[in-house]
Amino acid sequence: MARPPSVRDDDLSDRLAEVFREAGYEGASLGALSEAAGLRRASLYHRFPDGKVQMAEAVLERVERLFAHALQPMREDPDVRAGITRSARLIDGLYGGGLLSCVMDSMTLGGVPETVRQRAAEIAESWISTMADAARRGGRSRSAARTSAEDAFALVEGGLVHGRLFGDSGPFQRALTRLPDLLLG
Amino acid sequence: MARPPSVRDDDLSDRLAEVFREAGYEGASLGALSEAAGLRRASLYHRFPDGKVQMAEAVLERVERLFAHALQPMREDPDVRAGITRSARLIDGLYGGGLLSCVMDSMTLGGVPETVRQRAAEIAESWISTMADAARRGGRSRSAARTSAEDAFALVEGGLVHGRLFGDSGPFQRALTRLPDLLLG
DNA sequence: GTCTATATTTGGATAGAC
DNA sequence: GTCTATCCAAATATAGAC
Repeated sequence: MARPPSVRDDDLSDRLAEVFREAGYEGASLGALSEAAGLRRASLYHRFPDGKVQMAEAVLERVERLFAHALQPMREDPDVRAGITRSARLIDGLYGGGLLSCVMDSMTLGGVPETVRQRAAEIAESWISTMADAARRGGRSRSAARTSAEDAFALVEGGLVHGRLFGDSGPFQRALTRLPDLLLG
Repeated sequence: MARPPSVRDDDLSDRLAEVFREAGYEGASLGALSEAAGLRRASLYHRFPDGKVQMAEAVLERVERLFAHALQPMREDPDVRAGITRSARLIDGLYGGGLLSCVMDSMTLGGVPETVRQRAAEIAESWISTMADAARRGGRSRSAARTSAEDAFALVEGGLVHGRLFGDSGPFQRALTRLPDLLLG
């Protein structure tokens, strides 16, 4: 039995995520990742033999799980509107009230490995699909459900851009508050 | 009289802008900038003695001017709704129909020099203010004008994130089409 | 003003001891 | 599993010829 890791996998992913989120993929240097993780560079390579790409993928896997959990009410609550509202609160938590950048934004600029880009796009698509399904269950037409879900995604993501630029989460908060109406019409 | 530059200032800024927009500040390497400019690294340093930071600032100055021009109808047209519609078309052009990233997004991640961050924020603030002024002239209350302008900004920026993620400019296009209604209520 | 050549630093990645 | 030490490549920046 080998020595137990000094940082649990989920904790490690969370710490790395913070760096990738703030700095983007290319801006996230191994030095910064190492410092945030509380591990030396070589130790990071022990945990992630494929290096930075693998760290980014682990981060996105973690984000995917966190999102899946936050979206559970929207997916399962028989009261569609209540489910959307509950998920909105959880999403608010994921983004620190709207002052944290989104990895689907910061990790998808040019120069990012295709596997990483794709992973991020999958998470976004899953989020949008879930919102569209909820809108559909709420009685909207297939096409209206889809477009309103896409627009809601844009409003939330843009709200985060605004939050990063001005340190003001107003637009993000309004987007989440209005989420039920945006989706259900 | 020295030798005339092989690339005009505005052209040069445009070419550099393309790299910064796609790759972000940290991802924009001097090699990529040099290639896009059609100039050797050393020649770039002749034009921008302070290096990459100065290049980024020049790009943002250029973006500021382009935006000022695109927003002119919204600022000046006595028919407020018509002015918003005309500016929306010009903004559409600036973003290549919604498939180009926004420098206010890609150049404001962590690790970006403060002067650059600030410049980007100023452009965004100027854009939002202009939209708020138009909404105000269109008869909305001061606070409703401001929040609708912020929300419109978020919707457009988020539309660009969606465009980059999926190569689908739908949300961006809808945001611009709905811009008059978003601002005027 | 642009170029070739080079200096300097930083970043990603590996080897091997404990 | 984590560490120190090191390698190698890439990136920023400069010197000096044309």
